[in-house]
Amino acid sequence: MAKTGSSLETEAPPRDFAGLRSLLIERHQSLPKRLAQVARFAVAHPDEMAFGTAAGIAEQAAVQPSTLVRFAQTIGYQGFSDLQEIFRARLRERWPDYEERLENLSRQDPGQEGGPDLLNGFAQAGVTSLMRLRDTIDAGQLSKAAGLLAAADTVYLLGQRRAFPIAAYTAYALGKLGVKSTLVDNVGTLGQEQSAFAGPKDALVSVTFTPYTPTTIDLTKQAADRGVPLVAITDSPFSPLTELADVWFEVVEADFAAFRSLSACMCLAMALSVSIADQRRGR
Amino acid sequence: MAKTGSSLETEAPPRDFAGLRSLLIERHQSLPKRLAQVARFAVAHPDEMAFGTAAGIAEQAAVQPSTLVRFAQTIGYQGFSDLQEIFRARLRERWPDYEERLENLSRQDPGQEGGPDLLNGFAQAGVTSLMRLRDTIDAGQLSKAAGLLAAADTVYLLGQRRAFPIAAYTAYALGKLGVKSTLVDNVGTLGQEQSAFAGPKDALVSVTFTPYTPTTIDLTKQAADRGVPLVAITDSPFSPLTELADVWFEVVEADFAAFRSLSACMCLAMALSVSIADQRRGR
DNA sequence: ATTTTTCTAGAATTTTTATTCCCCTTTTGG
DNA sequence: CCAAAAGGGGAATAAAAATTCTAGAAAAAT
Repeated sequence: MAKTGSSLETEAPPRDFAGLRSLLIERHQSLPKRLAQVARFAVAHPDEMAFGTAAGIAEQAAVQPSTLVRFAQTIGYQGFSDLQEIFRARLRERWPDYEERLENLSRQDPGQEGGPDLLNGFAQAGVTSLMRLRDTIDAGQLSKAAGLLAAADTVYLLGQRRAFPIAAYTAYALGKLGVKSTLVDNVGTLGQEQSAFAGPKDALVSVTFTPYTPTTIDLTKQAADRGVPLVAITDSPFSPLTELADVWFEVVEADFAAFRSLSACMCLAMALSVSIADQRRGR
Repeated sequence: MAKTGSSLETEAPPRDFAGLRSLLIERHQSLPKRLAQVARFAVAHPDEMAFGTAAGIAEQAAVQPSTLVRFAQTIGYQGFSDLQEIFRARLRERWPDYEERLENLSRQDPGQEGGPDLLNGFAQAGVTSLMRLRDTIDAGQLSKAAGLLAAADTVYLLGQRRAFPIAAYTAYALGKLGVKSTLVDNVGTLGQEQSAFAGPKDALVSVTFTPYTPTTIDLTKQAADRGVPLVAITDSPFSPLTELADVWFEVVEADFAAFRSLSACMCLAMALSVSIADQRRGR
C-alpha cells in the first residue's frame, strides 16, 4: 500500500522500559497536543499503563481510546497492546535493577541466541537466582536454622538426584569447618541404615525439589517421626517437607534450557554451614 | 438469587496477596487434582497470574481455561478476573517498597550478626564468579570440548572432594539429556575399577582444584595413558591436568569466608552438558 | 484569507477474552 | 459392585476490549 504514512515511525521502537521512557521524554515536545498528553501520562503513571484497559487509561488521561492506539502507532508500535507489553514487562521483572545491571555488563548482544551461547544463558540464570535468594531469605530464619543445627550432635545431610550435589557439598564444607556430619547418600540403598541413628539430639538437613524424590521424602518422614529436628530446603510451599520441618527455606531457581540453576541453593548451603560454625564458636 | 451453591465458598475470600497465598497453601491438599494444579501454578508464578490472559495461563498450567474460572469460583471469587485482581494488586503495591529494598541491598552492614552478611557475601562471590566465567571462557573451546565428548561412547566423570558435586551434577544432567555417562565416585575405593574400561572411544571429564586431589590425578593419568580423550576443568594453568588434556578450562572462582564458590564450575558443567546433547542431535 | 494538511473525537467494527453450559469421566459412598 | 455425585474437558456464547474508519475541527502553509 502507498499508505506508508509519513507520520509512522519507521525505526524499531524500544523493547525495554528505560529506552521507551527516554524516547517519550525526548519526543514529547515534537508530538501533537493530545499525543504529548498521553506521553506525559505514560511517564507519570507507568503502573496504570501496565494494568489498565485502553478505555480506563484513556479516561484517566482525558483522551479518547483511539488516541492511545494512534499514540502507540506513531511512536512505532503495532498498537496499544504492543506498547502496553513494555510497561508490563517492567513490572514482571521484579528486580529490574539487576536486569539492567546485567544488560550493561553483558557484551553487546546483537547476535542473540546464535547457538552455543549456552554459557551466557546459564550464567544469567545463576545470577538471577542468587539475586533473588538475597531478597527472599529472611535473616531470622537463617540464624534460627543455624542455631538448630549448631545444637545438634551430628548433622545428617540428605539430598538425592538433583539435590545430591548440595548435600555432598555441604558435607564437605561442614567437614572443613569441624562440624560432625553424615552424608546420607543412599549408596547400596543403605539410606535407611545411614540415617537410622539420627535422634532428637541430632538434626537433619533435607533438600528436595519438584518432582520430590520419594527416597528423600520417606527418609525424612521417618526421621521426623523419631523427633529429629529438621531443616528443609525446597522449592515450593507445597513441598511435603514443609509440614515436617522446624525451619524451611523456599529457594526458587531460575532456569535456562530446561535446566534449573543450583547456584542459589549452593549459596544458601554455604551460608548455613558457616553460620553453624559461627554459632558453635560462640558457645 | 438462590444461587448459594453448596460447592461455592461462602466465606469472603482474601483481598490481599499474602492471605490468598496462605489460603492456597492451606487448601491445596483438599482441592481436586486440577484445581490443586492451578493452586500450585498460582503460587509459583504469581507474575504470570497477574498479566496473562486466561487462555495463556491455562496453557502454561496445562489446564483448560474453564478450569481457571472454576478454580476462582471454588475458592470464593466471582470469576477469574476477580481473582486476577489480587495478583495485580500485589505488583502495584510492591513498587513502593522497591526503593527500600535497594537501600537495604546497597547498605553494607558490616557489624551485623552473621546471617544476612554471609548470604550476601556468598551470593556476591557467586555472581562475581559467573561474570568472570562469561568473560574468560572461549566459545570455540567450549564447542571443541563438547564435540570431543559428543563423539564419545561413554562419558566418564571424575571429581573428588570439592569437585565432586560438579561431577555428580553433570552425571545427573547427562542422564536427563540421554547421554551415556559413568560417575567415577570412588565409592569403596573402587575408582580404579570404575574407570578401568574407559578407552579411546570414550572420553573423560576430570575436575580438580588446588590442592589437587591425588586420586583424581592418578586416575586421570592412567586413563590418559590408555588414550582416553580428556576434558579438564581446573583452576590454574599449572594444574597437572593441563598437560594431559585435549581441552582444558581454567575456572577461577571468587571466594568468601575462605570458601570458594562453585557457581562458575556448575555453570560451565551445565553448558557443556547441554552442548554435548546439542551436538549429538546434530548428527 | 483560503486552501491544504494534520489532528482529533466518536461511532462502527473486528478481534480477543472470560465465562457458561453440556456431556463424558472419575471418584466417592452405600 | 453399583449408584450418585463431583470433577474435568471442550465447544458455544456473551461480554469486553482494541482497533479502524470517517467526518469534522484545528493548525499550517500559501
